[in-house]
Amino acid sequence: MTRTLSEENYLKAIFHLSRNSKEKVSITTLAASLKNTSASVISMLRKLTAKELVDYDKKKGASLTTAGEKAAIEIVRKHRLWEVLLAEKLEFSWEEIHDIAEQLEHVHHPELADRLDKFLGFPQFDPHGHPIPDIKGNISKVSGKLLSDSDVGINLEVVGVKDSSSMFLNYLKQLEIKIGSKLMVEQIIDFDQSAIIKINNGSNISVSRKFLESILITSTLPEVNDPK
Amino acid sequence: MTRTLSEENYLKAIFHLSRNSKEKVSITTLAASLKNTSASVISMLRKLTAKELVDYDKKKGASLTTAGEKAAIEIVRKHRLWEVLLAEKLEFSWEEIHDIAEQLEHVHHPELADRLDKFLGFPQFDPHGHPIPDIKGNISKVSGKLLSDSDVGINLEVVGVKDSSSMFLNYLKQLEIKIGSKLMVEQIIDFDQSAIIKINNGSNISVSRKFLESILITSTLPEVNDPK
DNA sequence: AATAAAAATCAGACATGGCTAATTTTTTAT
DNA sequence: ATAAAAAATTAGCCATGTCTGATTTTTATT
Repeated sequence: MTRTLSEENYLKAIFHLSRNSKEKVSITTLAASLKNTSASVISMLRKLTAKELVDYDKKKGASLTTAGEKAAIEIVRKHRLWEVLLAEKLEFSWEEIHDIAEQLEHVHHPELADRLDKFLGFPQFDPHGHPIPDIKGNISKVSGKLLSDSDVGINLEVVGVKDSSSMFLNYLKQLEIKIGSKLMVEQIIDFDQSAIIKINNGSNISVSRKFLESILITSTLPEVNDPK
Repeated sequence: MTRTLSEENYLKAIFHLSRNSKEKVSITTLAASLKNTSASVISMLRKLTAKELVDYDKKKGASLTTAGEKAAIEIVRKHRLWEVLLAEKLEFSWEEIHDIAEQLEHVHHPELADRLDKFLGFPQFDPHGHPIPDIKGNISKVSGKLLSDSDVGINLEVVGVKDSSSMFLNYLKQLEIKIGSKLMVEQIIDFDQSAIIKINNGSNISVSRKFLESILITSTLPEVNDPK
């Protein structure tokens, strides 16, 4: 029943990938995500299938069984709870916490996540704006939508990121964008789908399509000012 | 430069074993401590020697190089700091923390130990009474001595344990002995070196030599009552 | 339908870190 | 000094999880 580090990383990858695309995950996609070869992915999927954590169909790809999804959610729960501890208690910054949590998420103990959860005051979201699965594995809907789906000229507020890599987070830091920052899409460039956005009601910068797809926002309805 | 889980466990074992006996550590001793075979130990010592973390001399046994000791102390520091967090913040009990800390101690990040240390208020000892190496690797002397070295009839106070196994700690829990408990050796049985001890000024129980060698105490000088 | 490109799979290899079963020291006791 | 016991070492094997280099299967394109 015990899961190895590798097994856990595969479960997590399948979980995230099938969550994004809502579909079964192909070998190639998994291989790219885990930075392994297709051959390695296939042999691990066999192992996970034997353990009944994964269903695999050559045509349709891989998906998690109920047991596999439960395991994956536990890992994600630990990851995000540890991120909260690292950020709030140990004062690590946005860019640092992900890699440490990648290690901490694999620490096994039946009560660890729940104790952490309680100590942290049952946080709903991690420092990147991702929902923390509760003790039963329920995951609240992400409140925001992608910046790439926003219209021009609307007041927006950053509620999370889709990419937690330190590469991306360092870029955000440089741009002085964090959770709560105000954004507005000024213009979309048809040529390459890049955009010009205004940051914190200050400077305008040009960002790529990839950037737009990596930020979660909510539109801040202009204060209900005097609706008459 | 990165160390594997196994390497770290060997370094830690050598550190603890050579600290206890003050001597180089034999293959057999290491094998017993790690629950591996001698053959496995030899091959790992070769690897660690190549990495210049261990000195090994067939006649005298294994010892840590300066670099090896530094690495070992970092691991011990992390282990003990995590134990404090687990006990004090997450409310885990004496018996539970050791095994979780065995996993946490291998989480790598250059600043993690120091952030933990600060968050926990720079604790001097872990919940088992073991000194926590400071940021420079200095380890304060254990304040107590072994219960097995105590004379009969002296008021004693438990300051720590030498054995952090859950087996031993559960036994202590059953006996209602913890750090701060009052003890007195009532009688030593010459036959097998076992002893009768009084616990918390209450009941007398019989304990083995092994037990006596697993508890650290200080003698609580009878209150300086009216020295006249 | 035929073919090229993409994806999946297979076969075989490798590094790690364990193991067992000899075999060779080394130590200890007679 | 020698035999027995203990410790160290060697040789070879195994499982895990990865890889490379074919090869086969699927999917897309014309």
